Amino acid sequence: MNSEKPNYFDLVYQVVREIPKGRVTSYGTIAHYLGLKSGARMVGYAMNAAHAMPDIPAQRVVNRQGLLTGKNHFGTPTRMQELLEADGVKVENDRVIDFEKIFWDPDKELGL
DNA sequence: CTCATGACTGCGG
DNA sequence: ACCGCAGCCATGA
Repeated sequence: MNSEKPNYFDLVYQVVREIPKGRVTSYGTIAHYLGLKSGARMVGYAMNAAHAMPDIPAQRVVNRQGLLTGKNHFGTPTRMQELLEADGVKVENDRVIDFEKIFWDPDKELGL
């Protein structure tokens, strides 16, 4: 009856929701944490579906370089940056400032 | 069922 | 350092 979606997406959502305010992480990191070493694309794909989900701070999920690659999926190409700045994350030229400093690693923070 | 694309990453030349 | 290709899995036509 209901179109069941892969639990995989739920796992991604759950991790993203655990990202503290003012922090960011990368697709590959989440993928690796879930056991998908190279499933970074799937994480991004899950984020695309995340639009239908509430409380999914997808803006905190950026690529390996800290670039707001998915900004184009927030309706406006400036929405993602504004959301990050609202979290206290400084962004410039579509890139997260001090990305390495505010980087959040689930395997390191949660797996402590 | 097959083909093509995608919010990515890593390796090789 | 720069460019191009392959790998990963799911969704859509």
